[in-house]
Formats: sequence, C-alpha cells, structure tokens
Amino acid sequence: MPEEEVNLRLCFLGGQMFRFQEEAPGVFFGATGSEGYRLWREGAWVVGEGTGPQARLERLLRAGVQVAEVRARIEDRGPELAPLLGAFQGLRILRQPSRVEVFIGFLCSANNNLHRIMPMVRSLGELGAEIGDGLRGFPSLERVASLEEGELRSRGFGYRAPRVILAAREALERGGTAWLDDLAAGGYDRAWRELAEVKGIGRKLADCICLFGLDQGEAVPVDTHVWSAACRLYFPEWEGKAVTEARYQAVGDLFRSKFGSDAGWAHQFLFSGNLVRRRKDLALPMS
DNA sequence: TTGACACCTTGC
DNA sequence: CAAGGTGTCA
Repeated sequence: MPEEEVNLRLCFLGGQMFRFQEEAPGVFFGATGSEGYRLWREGAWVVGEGTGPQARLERLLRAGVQVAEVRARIEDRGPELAPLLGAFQGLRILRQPSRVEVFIGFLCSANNNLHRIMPMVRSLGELGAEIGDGLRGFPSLERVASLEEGELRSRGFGYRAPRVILAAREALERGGTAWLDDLAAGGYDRAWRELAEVKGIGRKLADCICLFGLDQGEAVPVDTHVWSAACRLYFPEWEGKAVTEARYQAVGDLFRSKFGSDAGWAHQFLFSGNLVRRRKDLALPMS
C-alpha cells in the first residue's frame, strides 16, 4: 500500500511528536519512545527511514489503518468537515511506540504551548539511554519519578515540575507500564476515568493520553483550539464562554455520537484547522 | 453547575 | 500583555 500523503509539519508541531525537529527544510528527525526516525516529503508522498533496530515506521504511521475509509466515514457523517478533510489530506493520528512518553509528554503540555513543550520533553529525553544516531530513548517512569523538583524547575518546567514527578510516582503506584497497557485494553471510559484521577491530569490531558497513547479512538481532547472550532460549528451559544465540565463532555459526546470510534480522528481535523487559522507562521504544506 | 483566580514561562 | 489546562474555592 502506498503511503498516503502526510502533512508532516502539522503532525509534529500539532501536538503529537515533541522530540522531532526539522533538521533541514522539510526533513524531520528525532526519537519517539526508543525508536529513531527521519521523515521527509518527496512530492506528494511521505518517505521515512528508521534510524535504529527498533524502527517500526509502518506502525508509527498506521500503515494498516484504512485512512481513506476513515476519511470517507467522517465526511459522510460530518459533511461540514469536508473543507478540513480537503485541506489536510494525509493527516492521521500517529501510534507512538511508548505509552510512557505520551503520558509524561502530555503532562508537560498542560497550559503550555509547543514552543516550550518541545524543549521540555527533549530535556527529559536526555535522561534516556542512547539508541544511536545521537538520539536517546525516553526515560522510564522510575527515572522521571526519581527527579528532584528543582532539576525540572531549572529546565523551565515551572509549576509543572512537581506535577510531572508526582504523576510519574502515581503511575508507578498504579502499576507503571502494566497499568498503562491495561488501560489501553480496557476501553475508553475506564481509561479516561482512571487517568483523570491522577493529580495534574484533568479531562483534556486524559483525552490526549487516551487518543495518542492508548489507542482510544473515542477520545476527543477539547483544548482551546477545538473548543473555539466546536463552538463555531456546533455550539454558537457557547462562543466566548468558558469550558466547563458539562460543556467539555457535551463536545466529546457530540463527536462520539456522530463519529463513534472515529471521533478522535475527526477532532484532529478541527484542531488542525483552528491551529492553522491562528498560526500563519506554520506555513503548512497544504495539498 | 458555573465563573474566577493562581500557577510559570515564552513570545508577540 | 496574551496564551495555555488544572486545582481550588466562592
């Protein structure tokens, strides 16, 4: 199967791949979990190579997912999203190899923007083991849990410093990687509920971790971009209002009722569209 | 159930 | 001075 066109810059800067950087125009290089990749565009296609023995590019890009069918279902049930589907033809939810990196990475993302999240997650990545090509794997939960608050504060984590450390400890108390694996197998409702019990993880981070780290397609992370776009499209009476618990659930429930397990994919188009609308400097390669 | 505010740093 | 979630409290 040929690889579908992927809007690379959006995938990376759009909140999924915090440890990649553009090493040359259009060429992205970095580590995720304990795997290294270099990815770039050739004409309409995305080309990539793993840089180590653990590379699983097809898995990362979900080569097995019938993206065309997902897109067709979304357009069928949400024709109002057709312009976004057209603008982001290769967009997809990536499947990252490490649940721990997603868990910790999105803790860093709380009330934060990519310009600061990426250096933060990268600095944690320096604590991992070498995996070749100058890259490092993401450190274990134990390693993160062993950090001192001051170390992270000095790396620019701000008030997230204690949250990241405490959340790593709480994850370990709940069973560590086995707990995360168990959540992935146990369905969206339970995963979301248990994640949101962790101090420092609210409804939005719980959904990010579910969608990007636990393969839960029903997860709909409602951040400021998705909220703004969802109000415009579906809840005009809420425009300008705060995202309360009830409104947060209403947005997710609407997506789940319309798109079922494609809800997370559908949300990604809304997110991307609003991000581009507000960040002209991203200069996305649109098709 | 909602709104208001503190928290921390970067960038416009 | 605005942006960006969570926790807490009125």
